[in-house]
Amino acid sequence: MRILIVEDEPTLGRQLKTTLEQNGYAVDLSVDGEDGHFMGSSEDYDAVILDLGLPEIDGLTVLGMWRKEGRKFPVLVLTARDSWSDKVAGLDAGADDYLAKPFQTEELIARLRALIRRASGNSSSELIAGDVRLDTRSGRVTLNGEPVKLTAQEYKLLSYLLHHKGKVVSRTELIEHIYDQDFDRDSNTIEVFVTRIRKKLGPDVITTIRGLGYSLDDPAQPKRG
Amino acid sequence: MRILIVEDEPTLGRQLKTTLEQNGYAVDLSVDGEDGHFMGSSEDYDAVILDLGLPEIDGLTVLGMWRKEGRKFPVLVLTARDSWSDKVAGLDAGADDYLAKPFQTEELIARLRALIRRASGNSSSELIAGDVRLDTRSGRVTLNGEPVKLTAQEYKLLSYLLHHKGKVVSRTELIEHIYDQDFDRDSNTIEVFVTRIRKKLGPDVITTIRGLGYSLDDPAQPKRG
DNA sequence: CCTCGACGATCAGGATACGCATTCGCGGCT
DNA sequence: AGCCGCGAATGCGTATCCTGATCGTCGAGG
Repeated sequence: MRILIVEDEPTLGRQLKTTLEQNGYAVDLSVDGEDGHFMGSSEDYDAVILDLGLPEIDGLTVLGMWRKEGRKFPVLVLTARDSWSDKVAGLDAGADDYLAKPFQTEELIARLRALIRRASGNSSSELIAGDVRLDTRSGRVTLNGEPVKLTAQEYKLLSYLLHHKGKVVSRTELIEHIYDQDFDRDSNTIEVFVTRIRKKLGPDVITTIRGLGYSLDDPAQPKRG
Repeated sequence: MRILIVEDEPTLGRQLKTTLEQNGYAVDLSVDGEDGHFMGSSEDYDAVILDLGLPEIDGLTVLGMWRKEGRKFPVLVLTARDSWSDKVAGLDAGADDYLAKPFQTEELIARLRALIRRASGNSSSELIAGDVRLDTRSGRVTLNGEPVKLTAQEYKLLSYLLHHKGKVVSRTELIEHIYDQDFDRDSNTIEVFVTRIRKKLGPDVITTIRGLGYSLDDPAQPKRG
């Protein structure tokens, strides 16, 4: 899952980035409205954390522009504390959730998780496909109830596929969502990790669609839609 | 476990802080309502001790603001004398327990412990995982019934993990809950203490989740959810 | 049915980051 | 003064990651 943080205060921004990365997200950080808007428009994020109190362009404006451009990623808005009007305005402008500064990092993580979950249409914190279960809260994966040890990258890849169950996901899309901005696109890491996941969870979990990418289907309600 | 004390009277505040620290808590002290409210909103506490008789902003107001903001930590309210009305008002405003001044520090400790225990969903004062037992009342730890001597920090770390059994706890989270406000986040103390605990309790008590943190699982009811 | 090209899977190597153990100096407590 | 726990620094071992090369497979066209 790839996140964009638009936050002008460098200290807070860095800290957030670090925290999120420790929680398994790929994070890009932008320090002003213009750059933030550009990045949100050009890259594909799974969620955006947006500070409203930005210099130059206001956060609300940026949010409005994104929505006008048709960007659909969920946006979590940060506002200075107690500014009730900002909250209303933010939600009006298309924010999906709202958090007042100061906030607790754990709460931010929780809300972010909820946001991404909602965006992918899941209601539980457990993602399930066939015999495979992934709990986003505890970061655990089980196969037929047996715990399976996945490495960080394997987990990210599997998690992304599960969030887009049934959809064909291209290699490029995977790279863009698992790694942050600067990463060599001509690399076969994705294939390598797919192989590894298949070794651990069985060969049928991930289906290859030749020339297009990969797909993860739920045999519970499979062919014949 | 990290505690916030909001108490305007400096002598009592300091004394409480010292006492609690001697009992193994990481303690932040705030001397007025505004600052106290800010700290409770921005940091992650496991419990808060709140004096109602504050200058500037009233304790009840602070409590109300926290609850409105969605802060969930348990709050132990201190009131002057036996003012019944204050008690009622406090509980109404979202306090979890109540203690009239003057009080015995021992009683305060006991109630605090109960509060934290309840908040983490445990009903007993004993935390158990596998062969390890930790009694929060006596501060004793046993391995297969044999008493084990842990140092203060080792105890805090183990206790926090036990309170969050089954969840993956990041290094950051551990630092935030074991130490008080100002502490170097880039430090390897957590790893050091994990090592030391493993030496005393066996290598399998604490599981490492590479890249994410640590986790403590209960082998008593593991496989087959 | 066979061949060939393109794409994907797999393997092995080296680089790296991460966690672990150990050491050491500081400071508080006895 | 001596002991002990704490936390910083250091070096080591290894899981994990990425790269590049090779092998396998699918599918189209002859």
